[in-house]
Amino acid sequence: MVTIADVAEAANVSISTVSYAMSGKRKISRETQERIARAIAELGYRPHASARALASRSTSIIGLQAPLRPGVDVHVVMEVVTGVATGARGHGYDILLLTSDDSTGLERAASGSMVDALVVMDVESDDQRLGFLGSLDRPCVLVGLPADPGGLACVDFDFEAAGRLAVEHFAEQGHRRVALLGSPQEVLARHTSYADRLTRGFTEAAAEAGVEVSVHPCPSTPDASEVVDDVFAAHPDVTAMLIHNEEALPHLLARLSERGQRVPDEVAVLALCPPNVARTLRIPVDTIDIPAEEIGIAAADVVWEMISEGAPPSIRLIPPTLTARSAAPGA
Amino acid sequence: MVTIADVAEAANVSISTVSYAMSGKRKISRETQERIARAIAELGYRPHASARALASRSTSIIGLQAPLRPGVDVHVVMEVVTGVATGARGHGYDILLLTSDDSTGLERAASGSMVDALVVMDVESDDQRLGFLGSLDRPCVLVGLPADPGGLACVDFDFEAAGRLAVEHFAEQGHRRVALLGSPQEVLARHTSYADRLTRGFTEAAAEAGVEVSVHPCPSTPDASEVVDDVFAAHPDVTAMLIHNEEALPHLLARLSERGQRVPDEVAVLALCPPNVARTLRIPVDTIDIPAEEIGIAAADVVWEMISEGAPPSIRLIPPTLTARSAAPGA
DNA sequence: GTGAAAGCGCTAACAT
DNA sequence: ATGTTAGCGCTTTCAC
Repeated sequence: MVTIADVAEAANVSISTVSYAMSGKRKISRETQERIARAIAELGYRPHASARALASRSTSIIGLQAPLRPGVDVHVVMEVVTGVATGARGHGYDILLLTSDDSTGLERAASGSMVDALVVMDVESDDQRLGFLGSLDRPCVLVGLPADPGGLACVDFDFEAAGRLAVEHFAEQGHRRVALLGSPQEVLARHTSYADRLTRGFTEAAAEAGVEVSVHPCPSTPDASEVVDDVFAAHPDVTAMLIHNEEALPHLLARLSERGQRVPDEVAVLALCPPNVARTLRIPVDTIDIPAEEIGIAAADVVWEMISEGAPPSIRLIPPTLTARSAAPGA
Repeated sequence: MVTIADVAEAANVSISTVSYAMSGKRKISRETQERIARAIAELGYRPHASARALASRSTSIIGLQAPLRPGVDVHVVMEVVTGVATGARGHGYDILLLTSDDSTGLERAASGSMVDALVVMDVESDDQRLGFLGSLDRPCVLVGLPADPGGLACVDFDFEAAGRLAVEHFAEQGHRRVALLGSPQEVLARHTSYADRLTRGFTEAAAEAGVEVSVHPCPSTPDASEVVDDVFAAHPDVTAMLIHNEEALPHLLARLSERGQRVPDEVAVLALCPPNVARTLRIPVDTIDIPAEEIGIAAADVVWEMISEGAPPSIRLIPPTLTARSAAPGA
């Protein structure tokens, strides 16, 4: 294995000069700089990550907890993960992936000094991990927004605003009764942060706009079709729906079509999903895009600011925007 | 920060005794063992991962390259990743996630001694990374099977056998012309290992069984529907299809239904996908399951064998099995 | 059954 | 502008 000492010898300089030449923390003459660069290239030298981490007390690794819990949107998770990895790389960081959904992995990574910071996904409104995370000395960013962030940094799409936006959009179009077909029961049951916030924005905006609403969990299976029937059985006057369930989406649209309810003329539909997912639908539907990768990148950016500038924990919510995709305008 | 020296002091033993007590590489008296355990618990000691790695020359981290390339099945990728992480954890390893699709991340991780081994996904038949991977001193496992593995370990589902199984199954049922509706063009164009192998097994078995076949790339969008029309335009006598494209699957089935071709009575369908995905279909379809998580676990197992026992690079292909899900049997 | 001490390869004072 | 050196926190020879 080639060490920094080998490079120093080959370049006829001291070890520290090589170190400083690499970090740029000291001014090195043009000439020595080049001799060192040549030595590094010729020897194929790679600094030993652990040695560097031990001496510098920083690993250039960010821990990312991305548990694949039942009912989550795989596309969204995957894109957020990709975003975090991409963003982190842009700042010179790598990702240690933690897939268990408890605190053990976080504990191992943080307390074992494996990572410089943590990014935590699938946050619940009253998340069990918050206490532990708050007690850490390392920066920590939640992808989500718990009821009480307790001084932790939070990054997410603004699901509450998205709920409001949908209702206001429908209200403007003259709809008087709107339904939210959302996440699977299991996701709602554990009070996943995004689901809670979407529901809140949706119902609050409805109260303000004088629009009648109902909220319906949707399984991510063909059984979702039945929810459509349930909606109209309970509220025959529903004329618009906000759908937030990537996997159920095609089944819901198919069921509407089977019932002879044309989208968007008879039933206005707004899908809350990543643009990629919207493009895989047979029927073009207006959407509120979930910018999943952007969320991940933003999380990495916040981590970076906290690490490099000691920035205080901030809360960053990406505002929703509506994208028209359907042919005809709603009723 | 609590160090091993603190523990040693608290337990009234030497540093090395603490180290040996933790690793179990030396016999420690019952009494000292307990004193040390108590000190560790009381102080909340966590060994410093980098210090340990530097001294032991092993990080207990496995690098996992999981690029999210266009056209790949997100569910499958995610499940394999979960499997690798789960399997690795079972052996005391964590995962460093690399999402770029070139060799730079692999290089950084391996040459920088960040990882003890590598697992590489999305392997192509003539993969560019093979040369570099073969030159490494660390164990490396491919998830996939290139044309020439060149001494590297390979783990995957046996897509070739799956192609054969499908054809033989259809032939047994009396079908004389079968179509393979597969991965998107982009996946085939880069000769992704699994797509190549599936096609080979499919066409070879067909030649042997005297069954006529055709192979059709499928976009992962609603446009996939057109492929169904193309298939029957080119070969009106097609009575069975093997579908290997998770995202296209619903659109293909829907198009068949629109054309009035009943599944499985008029057109026998075999879907090649994870069981989870099959369960999200509106029409139950017979499947050949892709045991995605199992593949990941197997990859982690092979890595473990190579690391711990110095096992030679092996090739492990998980055989396909057919699962009946549709109501009626085929023609 | 236990200690002492020499590294592991690097960073960052403290030198000049 | 460059060199010397004391650690970083652990593992693992030696030594008893």
